[in-house]
Amino acid sequence: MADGAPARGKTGTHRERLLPIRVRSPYLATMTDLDESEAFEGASLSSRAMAARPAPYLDGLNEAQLRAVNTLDGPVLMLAGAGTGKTRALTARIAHLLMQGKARPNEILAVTFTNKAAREMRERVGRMMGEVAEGMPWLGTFHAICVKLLRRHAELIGKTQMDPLLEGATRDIHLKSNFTILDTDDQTRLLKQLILAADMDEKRWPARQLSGIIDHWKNRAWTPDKVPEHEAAAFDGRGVDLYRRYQDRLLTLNAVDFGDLLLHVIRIFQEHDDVLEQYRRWFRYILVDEYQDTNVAQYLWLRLLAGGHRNICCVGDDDQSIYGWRGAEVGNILRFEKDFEGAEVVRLEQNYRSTPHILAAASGVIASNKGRLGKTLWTDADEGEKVRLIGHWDGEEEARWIGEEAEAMQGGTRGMRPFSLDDMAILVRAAHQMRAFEDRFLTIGLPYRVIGGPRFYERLEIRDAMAYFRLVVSPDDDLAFERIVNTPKRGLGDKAQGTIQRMARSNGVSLLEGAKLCVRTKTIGGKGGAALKELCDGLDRWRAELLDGRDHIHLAEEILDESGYTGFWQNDKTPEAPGRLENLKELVKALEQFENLQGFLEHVSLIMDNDAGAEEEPKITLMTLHAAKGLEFPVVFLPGWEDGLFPSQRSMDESGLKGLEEERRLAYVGITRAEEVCTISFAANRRVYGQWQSALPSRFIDELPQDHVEVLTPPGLYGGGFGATGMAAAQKSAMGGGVDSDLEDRATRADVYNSPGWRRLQQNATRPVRQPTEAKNLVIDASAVSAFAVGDRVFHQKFGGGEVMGIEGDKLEVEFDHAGTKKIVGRFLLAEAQAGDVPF
DNA sequence: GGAGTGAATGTTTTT
DNA sequence: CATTCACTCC
Repeated sequence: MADGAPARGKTGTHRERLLPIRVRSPYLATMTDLDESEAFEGASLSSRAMAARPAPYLDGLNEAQLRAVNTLDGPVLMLAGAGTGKTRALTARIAHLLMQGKARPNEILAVTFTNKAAREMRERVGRMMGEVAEGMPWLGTFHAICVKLLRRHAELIGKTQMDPLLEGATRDIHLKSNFTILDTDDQTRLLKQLILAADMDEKRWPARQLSGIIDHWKNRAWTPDKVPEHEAAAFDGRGVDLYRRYQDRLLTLNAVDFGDLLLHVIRIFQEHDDVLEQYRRWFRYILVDEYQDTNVAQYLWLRLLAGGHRNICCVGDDDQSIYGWRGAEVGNILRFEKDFEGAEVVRLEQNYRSTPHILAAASGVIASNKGRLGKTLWTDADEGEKVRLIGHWDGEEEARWIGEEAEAMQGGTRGMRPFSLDDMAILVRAAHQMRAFEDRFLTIGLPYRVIGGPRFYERLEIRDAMAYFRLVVSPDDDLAFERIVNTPKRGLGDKAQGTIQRMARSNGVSLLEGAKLCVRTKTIGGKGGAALKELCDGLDRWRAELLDGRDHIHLAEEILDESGYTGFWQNDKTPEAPGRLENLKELVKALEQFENLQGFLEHVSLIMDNDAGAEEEPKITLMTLHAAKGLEFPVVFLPGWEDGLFPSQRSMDESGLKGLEEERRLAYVGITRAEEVCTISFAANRRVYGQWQSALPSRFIDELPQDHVEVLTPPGLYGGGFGATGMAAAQKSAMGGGVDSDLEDRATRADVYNSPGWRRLQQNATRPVRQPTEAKNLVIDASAVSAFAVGDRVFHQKFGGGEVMGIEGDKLEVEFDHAGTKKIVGRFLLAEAQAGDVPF
């Protein structure tokens, strides 16, 4: 649509109507909604409105941001460095599009990668524009949007195949719009069946691996016939064959996996011009967040949709592309200007997050990467602390130091302002590095929270419960049936399940129907048969209630109780059981936000995040660098900067220079998370797989510009373990060697980690005398101390039940039933009775 | 079906 | 080292 669409005679009151009203009715897009006649009306309206009133959402934007917001038509690449206010610009852009009348809320396609990002954007648009955001049905993740599209056009996906029942006959199989979405777990189980059916050794050729390969292919938008020669040999030469069978199987099951959501839609667009045209016209403006993370399939999808008007605005930062290993193509963002000729490139370079020292350090590191689009971050902020660098003798000491530093920083130390634990984060390269910190924090009683780990909806108990719900909602969901027939244990082992399978197959019915037949014909008798009958009856009963429109929350509780699933966990004595029951309660609570079970399942299949409720007490955050992308903290600790660990050896082995560069971007992401204080550390020795290994400081440390770095002295060096030489060597090594001596060395940096300083440190090193780690900063919780006596049974969130063996100050020595003996601060323990009866 | 044994295997993770 | 998983044996 042209910029200067003629202003037709509508008055300002219409504008007020335009936005709020459309919003009210949650926009459930149907074909008839794709009607363009009204669009011009919108345009004329708001151009008038615009003229009448300046746009408050533009206030406070800097010049670059304004340009990104104002360039509405044509392709725009917003290169947004870390902390440069990209979300703000993106939100303002949406507001601008709406206010300018360029598009109605439902004509803007805004894509993100995660639900969290989508939610945040929706909230921010909402804050800016009132309720309009709710009227933006096409703001969501790639996958969520594709589900919507695919539900409408599912029937366009399908094929003609041999009829398995009628020899020589064929039949058409199509996807139906009520398809189920498989998650990785379902996917793997399915593949496992196929692998076994293909008579392959499931051990040598694990389903997980195949699932990875297929994923990889789908990321590249390779359907079975498009997998290139050189890749087709994968998985014992049968990868492609299995891939094809897998797709067939999915179709029969009326199911799709995550990759299919994208691929099917792409295929529909490619094969049905009319459909594509419709959407090209409908989505007048396209916005894409985190464009550097797009894979080939997502790229194709975007190109198809943007192909007409080319009103596409991609936002991203090539320096923060850290998901190459999962199919993201940095090339997409690097190539943007070629793909969309005449694209306006806007660089957001003013950083509102970090101090100059932190930015300089980050820039210094990332500068070593080749083929960047190039940005120079700058800030108005005060100088602040230099990036702090500290080397430790070993990983435990590193954890100890960070724990103590974090405690000290709460009260203000080294001339810095005090920080709350909530303001601090420890960002590690690999999840297993977190354990050293957890152990340490548990013993000193430093409250921490771990971000990441298995997501709520991926947990065993949640998936089981969901399978019950799925089966009640769609009785022919065979995968759900398989999951729960024998969960809780009903005495229906492999044999019984095989009988059900055969019964179902020979009658051409679902597994559940097959099971009913088995019960009716007494094919499965005895105890198992009785249990199976009970299950089938239960499912029928619940389904009847569902169709009666019974309150879904009660229904869910009933399902879980009557199926014996709740009881199963109540009887379970493992330490995880209470937590699992807790999770089930959470699950039922989550249902409240939905109108019915169906709606809930639809959402959950795509929404995998777990936003735990508000936290009571300040805690230091522990997470991986990957999980930290997009977040910021006043205080950031970056431990484990050792070659091999970070950059990870594996990354470099597998992807060479590309891998190294991605690791470097990860380092960049890590440093730029810090607002005020950034502390990088490394350890000379670390336990790796039980073996002590010594490592060299990360090569990234040598890339830090030394003017912006302050080297701290490791505590271990005080006590006299080192002589003066040792100290100097340690400092030198902390800088990665050769800081003050050979400048040439800095030029030929490939070698720095063989630095003489480091060598010397290693040779001279004797184990340093430890600083007494008495609880100088600990808050002693008297009530906790007095709450337990030797011999008491106690319960710990992580270690489960145990018995108190001894008490030292606020720490208790506890012999755990399953986790051995540990020293634990009293406040982390519950009397076992308290923890034991978590009612459902 | 469950406990117990032994061998294998140790990145990053969203949808 | 420590966790996971497949498998065996009651």
